[in-house]
Amino acid sequence: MAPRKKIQQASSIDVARLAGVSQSAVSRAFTDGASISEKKKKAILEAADKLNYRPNVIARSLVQNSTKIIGLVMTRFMSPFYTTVLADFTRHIQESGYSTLLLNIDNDKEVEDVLSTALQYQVDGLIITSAKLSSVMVDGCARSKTPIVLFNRYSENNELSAVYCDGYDAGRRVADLLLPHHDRFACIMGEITSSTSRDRSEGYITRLEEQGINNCICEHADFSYDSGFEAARKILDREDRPDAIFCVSDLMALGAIDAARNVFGLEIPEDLSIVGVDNIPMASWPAYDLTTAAQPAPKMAEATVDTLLRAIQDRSQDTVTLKMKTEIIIRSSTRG
Amino acid sequence: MAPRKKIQQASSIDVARLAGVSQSAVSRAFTDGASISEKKKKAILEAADKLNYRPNVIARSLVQNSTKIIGLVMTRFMSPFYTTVLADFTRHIQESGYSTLLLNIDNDKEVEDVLSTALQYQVDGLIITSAKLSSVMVDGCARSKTPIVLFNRYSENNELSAVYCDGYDAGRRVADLLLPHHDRFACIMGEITSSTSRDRSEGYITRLEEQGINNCICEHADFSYDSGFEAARKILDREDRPDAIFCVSDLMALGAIDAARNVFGLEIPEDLSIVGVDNIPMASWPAYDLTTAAQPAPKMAEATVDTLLRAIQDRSQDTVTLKMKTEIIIRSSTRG
DNA sequence: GTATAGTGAGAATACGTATTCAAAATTAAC
DNA sequence: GTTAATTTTGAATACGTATTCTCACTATAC
Repeated sequence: MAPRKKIQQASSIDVARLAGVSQSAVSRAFTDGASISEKKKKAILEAADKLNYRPNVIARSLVQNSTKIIGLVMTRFMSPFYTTVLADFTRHIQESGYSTLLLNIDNDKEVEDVLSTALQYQVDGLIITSAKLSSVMVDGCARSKTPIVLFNRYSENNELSAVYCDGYDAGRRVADLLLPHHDRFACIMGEITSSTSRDRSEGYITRLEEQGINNCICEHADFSYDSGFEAARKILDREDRPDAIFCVSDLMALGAIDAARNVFGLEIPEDLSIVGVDNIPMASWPAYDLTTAAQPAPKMAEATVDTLLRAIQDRSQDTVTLKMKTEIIIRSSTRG
Repeated sequence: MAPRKKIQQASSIDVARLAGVSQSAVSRAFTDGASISEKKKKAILEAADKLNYRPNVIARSLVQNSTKIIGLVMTRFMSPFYTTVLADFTRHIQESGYSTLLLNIDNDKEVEDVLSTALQYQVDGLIITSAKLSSVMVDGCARSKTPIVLFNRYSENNELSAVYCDGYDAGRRVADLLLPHHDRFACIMGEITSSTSRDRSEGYITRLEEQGINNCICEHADFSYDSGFEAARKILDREDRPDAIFCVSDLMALGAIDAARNVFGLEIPEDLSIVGVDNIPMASWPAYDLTTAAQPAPKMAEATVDTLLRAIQDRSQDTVTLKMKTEIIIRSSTRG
């Protein structure tokens, strides 16, 4: 059943009739820099006001072939890191005169669906955060000629522009931070399919191995607080309880801290050091005071939007890949 | 400078030409239940696939007078409560076959702007979360005939549909919870302009006064963790330090707990009881274990979207106001 | 076989705007 | 004053689709 027709809004033709001018004139009155006399413009704006007229952006999109809409595909909604990022995205997008079509996905399977609806809405560009794109989809995106920027993710062969952080390097530096003062190391990772998780943990483990540590205890979780809690519980229950845990996200690290304290009565950092990644707001709360590899979220978000807008302006642009560095912020969840 | 023209997507006419049929046929092939033979439909879908054709929803919107877009005006983005709500909103909206145009505002002044752009995009409906609408704007919304539902806010005379929680009642019940076991009461409120804050604190203070307590210490904050921390610091620094604080949001309550513990070395709840509102995920983390007046966020979000969709289907509907109850969840941040 | 009902398909139109083109009005130049 | 240059205007068209209306065709019934 189709929804009942909307009550008709006034159109430019209605305004034209009331002001005694042509429809073209009305259009020009609402176009900055168009050739129209002040006198006529004033009369038109008056008539428009009387009819509560607003230009129909949808109709405009059709003829201008540009919707001024940017599609934003987000997953892992509940993570504070992405909340921050989302706020930054929408702010930059709005300030640039665009609007945001928000597409929420729960798992990678849905990417295809939302991508399809985004394209049907003729978005001028797409930002995709940390979702896995099958090569078929990468291909489809390329064919659709809609500019795309990946956030916190990169495509295998750099077919798509991307802005992300060097997770491998972050992992290495966390290892270097922990190595001098700890003996037994553990790592709480994300889903096995997550490249972000893989990069960070590989850097960590590789560096440990370079220094002769080959028995790093690993657990998989799903980036949530609860999963971090559970993973830490498993790890700390072992005979060979580690004295340092690297969690590939802050949220899991907070869960790990709470598990250590409340299930095992451990002191942080005396009995156990914990490090996260992201630097979410809660990481600096005194209850946790978490050492973390901070991602420059605001800079990343801005760069993502900038890159996308540039690609929209000039479609001949090559793909660009921005790989940023994390900054280790040392707080009191680590000793040494 | 106008953005360069997009590379032309294939249109229904192109598909028609390739398949050797009329444009109408192509349209019908993509419309469920339209009158078209299986044979032709198959040929058309084949041709469409070859051209990577997707129906242009924008053009469709124009003729159908329905964009299938719902505008979502959000403020206070960083609050975990709204993150939860946002996720619920987008999920329900998508599941109902609509898309979400996300409009972010930092303060009430911007409402007018984003409302205007939302209307220009011909959204089928609008959800506005906890933003203040001037009466002029309420009027403008009514005139635009676009269905609107307020979330966590209500209009003075119920001119607009709204879904919210009974904050006054919540405040009263928090007072009743604290009264038997405490002597000196305080309250950390939000901005003075926030009706949510006002309702909750008024209920609390009124109930205290009914029981003969007239010296409740009040501080204003801005719903953020940091502002809750600061407000608590001020309150706890007084000679007549209170032994119970009601914070009108969980996030401020967490800040207050950290201030009490880390600045004043207080034990929670032995020296000080703290209560919040919302029941954000962090409230149940063992580091805080916060007693709180829980808002039924999922139910509220679902009701909001349902109410809006109903109004879109049938524009003759009266405005509906749903006032829900909070549920007091007692954890270990309160004694007694 | 004819008459009737039913189905499928195409031509034409509408949606609300921007834009091109040519005509008209104004201004500038002499 | 006349002519040239410039600005302003409106008519016509295009954007990509859904939909109405008409006509051709198919199936059914007798």
